[in-house]
Amino acid sequence: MSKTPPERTDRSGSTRARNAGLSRGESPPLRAAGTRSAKPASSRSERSAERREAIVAAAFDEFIARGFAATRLDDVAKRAGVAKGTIYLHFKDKEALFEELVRTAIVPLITRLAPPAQPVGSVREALEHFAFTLIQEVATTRRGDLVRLIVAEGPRFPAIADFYYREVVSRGLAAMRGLIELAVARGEIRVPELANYPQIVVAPAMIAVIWKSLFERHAPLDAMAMLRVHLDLIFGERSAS
Amino acid sequence: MSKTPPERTDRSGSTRARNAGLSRGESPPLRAAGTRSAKPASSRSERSAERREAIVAAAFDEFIARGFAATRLDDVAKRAGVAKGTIYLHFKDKEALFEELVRTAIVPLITRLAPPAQPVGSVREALEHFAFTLIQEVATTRRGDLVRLIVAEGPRFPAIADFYYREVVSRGLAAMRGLIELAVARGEIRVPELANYPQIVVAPAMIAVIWKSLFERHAPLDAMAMLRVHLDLIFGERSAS
DNA sequence: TGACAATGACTGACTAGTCAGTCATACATG
DNA sequence: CATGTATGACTGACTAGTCAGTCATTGTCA
Repeated sequence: MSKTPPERTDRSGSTRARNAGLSRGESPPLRAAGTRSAKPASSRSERSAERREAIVAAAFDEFIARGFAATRLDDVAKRAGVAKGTIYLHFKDKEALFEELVRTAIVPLITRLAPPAQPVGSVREALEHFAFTLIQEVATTRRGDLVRLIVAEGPRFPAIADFYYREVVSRGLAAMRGLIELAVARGEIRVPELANYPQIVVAPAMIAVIWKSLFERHAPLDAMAMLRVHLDLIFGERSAS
Repeated sequence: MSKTPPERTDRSGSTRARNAGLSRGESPPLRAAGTRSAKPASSRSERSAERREAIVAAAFDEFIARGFAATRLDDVAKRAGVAKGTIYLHFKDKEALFEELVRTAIVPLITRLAPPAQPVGSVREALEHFAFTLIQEVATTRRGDLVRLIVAEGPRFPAIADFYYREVVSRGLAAMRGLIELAVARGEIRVPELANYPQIVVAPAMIAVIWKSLFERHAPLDAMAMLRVHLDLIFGERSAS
């Protein structure tokens, strides 16, 4: 009812500008929900990029909290402070939003965690530092839930599992393998076969991440202490108090 | 807002014959659709129990494959060879089906994996046997996906996370701690702090389970070999070839 | 510079479809 | 037959995705 204004027709083509800048996927802050506000506001394209970011951030929260299928785009829109239609100006559909969200969110994960290829001190020190960073940056933050999200939705989104394997898992394991081999060569590690299964080194860290989101309230876990004990295992006894 | 979604239903009374045999979790049946047919058919209650089992088995497959939200009860019914209404004769709603399904499926997980409280041989042998069983019974089978399912849906179903923690995690860790303390007392393990973090011992096994469902096709993992190396780490060097 | 036109990002009501849960009916069995 | 069980068509709530229309911003010209 109502309206039915004067035709308008034409512009049927509706090119539907896809790209929209995007600039760096950085997606760092996870900005608060209702950021619509006044703001002198910069250029149109800048605002557009901001919106896009807000959508991704909101989607991150919603998908984390509910999983892919149970997330409503209405909620994402509300949280991002935009109309639902706006989402479709930036993303082809729900799935595209989800996949790009994961991609975007993984980037900082990689850059933050890149373990030092050739450590300054002992390998153990390097790994301890790495573990510390990981606890700080992943287990404690919302990024940890990203890992859980990938575990959860991976099988249903092969593209995401592929991407995650390629960008995070294989790289991380390769780097870890390098460190292990170095440590073996230096005599820091006495089980050379460990280099074949770098997963072993990372396993407790992963468990810590998962533990945090599932069981923290049942039994809090001192992840850093646990990782130290694990390093004791790997490097034999306690080398430094 | 408003929505008022699942509501949580407290599952008050509803005795709902818990057990229902279940026998082997094997979940082999997967009966063909139109199996209604003749069959001398046993007593009514027996048939009812059969139906219930078929529903649980079908639900298991569907929930594993799609997750809670994306699973359609129509599909579960079709797979179980019953009408949708029948599901509601056995379960209050989708959520109740899901929760009981997990409960039901976890039982064999516990019984199969209960590690020997006091091993006959060395603790290392006991753990190696345990690891072997775990690979055989979990990582390889559909039960592994159950673990993934719990990781995935746990945060949204606190009842399930609670149950899983209580019945599997805390018990398993306690048993593991006992073994570790024994090994420490016997001198098999030289890092006594390990008893504080039994998670470390299980972590690679968990990783193996997750790896199988996410990355097996990218990079197959010889779980047993990995666990052996990990045991080498724990027990120091390779004690037995 | 000021006024007007073009642009296209944004909106939100709407469509088409999905699916959990119900219930009148049909059926089996004791 | 009477009673309990199974069925599946149906309902009602809900949601992904669309699109005609709006309006702030940008561009153009006198």
